[in-house]
Amino acid sequence: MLSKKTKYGLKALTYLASVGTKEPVQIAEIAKHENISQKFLESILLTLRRNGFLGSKKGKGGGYYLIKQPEDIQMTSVMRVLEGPIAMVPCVSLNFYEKCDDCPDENKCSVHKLMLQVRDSALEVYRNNTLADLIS
Amino acid sequence: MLSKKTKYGLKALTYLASVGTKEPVQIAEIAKHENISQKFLESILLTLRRNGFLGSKKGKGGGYYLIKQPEDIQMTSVMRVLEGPIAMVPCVSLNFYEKCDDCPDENKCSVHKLMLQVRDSALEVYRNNTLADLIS
DNA sequence: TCTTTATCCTATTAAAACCATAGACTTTGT
DNA sequence: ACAAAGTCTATGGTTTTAATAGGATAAAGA
Repeated sequence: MLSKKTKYGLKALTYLASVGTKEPVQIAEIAKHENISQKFLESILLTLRRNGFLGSKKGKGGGYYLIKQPEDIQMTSVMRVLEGPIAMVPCVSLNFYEKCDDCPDENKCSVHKLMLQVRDSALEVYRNNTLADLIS
Repeated sequence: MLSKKTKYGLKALTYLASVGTKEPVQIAEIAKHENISQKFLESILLTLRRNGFLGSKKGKGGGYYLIKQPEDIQMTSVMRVLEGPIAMVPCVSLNFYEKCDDCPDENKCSVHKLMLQVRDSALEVYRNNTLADLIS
């Protein structure tokens, strides 16, 4: 299941991209428009900022804004930051690889074989979608 | 993340397919061979039996065995039974559809749009793989 | 019939992850 | 100075996951 964190994060990014302004947008506005708990959204926007997707401005007239062009924001990087590994199993993860405790030989493992295909297919989707593609 | 339940279930199915016998295989043997907690595996095999993948025999010489040919067991059905919905979000699920509380219009939702593609790509992988394909 | 072997079933628990809220702080603009 | 907004930490509640405990049931064989 997709976490609420990722879901809300994606919606917030989309909203910021759709307003298309350089002006900061306040958390409250995003939360209201997308029906998201404001406090929770707060922490999500914070991690998006820390990971280089958003900029922020404090104080009156402050808020969050996109740092890059929507066309330059790939879903692969957004998903990795918000949701974590794209692979369903650490032993097929490109960025978060871990060996399985059980499983003496990955190459003979049926789960490995299947999940490798699933990862590749998901990766293809995420690579083919930028933030700009999500705005219809 | 793939749950251990699914992982173990897949491994157990693969093992049963690979021994390729009609003779029942005992839980203990599967558990030992695949490094799985026996008690946990017990409950997994039980749900696999209840969902028509396995047959069982009680008492001495008992155990579990595949009911169908490995070629006839699609990963779509295995995944749905063990892991649940294939979609990452209920609003794009074929078999477990649910409307989102937030989100007034699915067709305009960026998350919906993206996750629809992810679902389709995963589905294609699962449809193209039977249990037989996982045995190398 | 009795014993052994193995599945069947329910309940419970321990740990982890997830979602959300509270509240104090810091910064900024006026 | 003051109000508006992001920053940060901590905490609590709920749900899910993984595993365990303990017995009930059924089959096979002596």
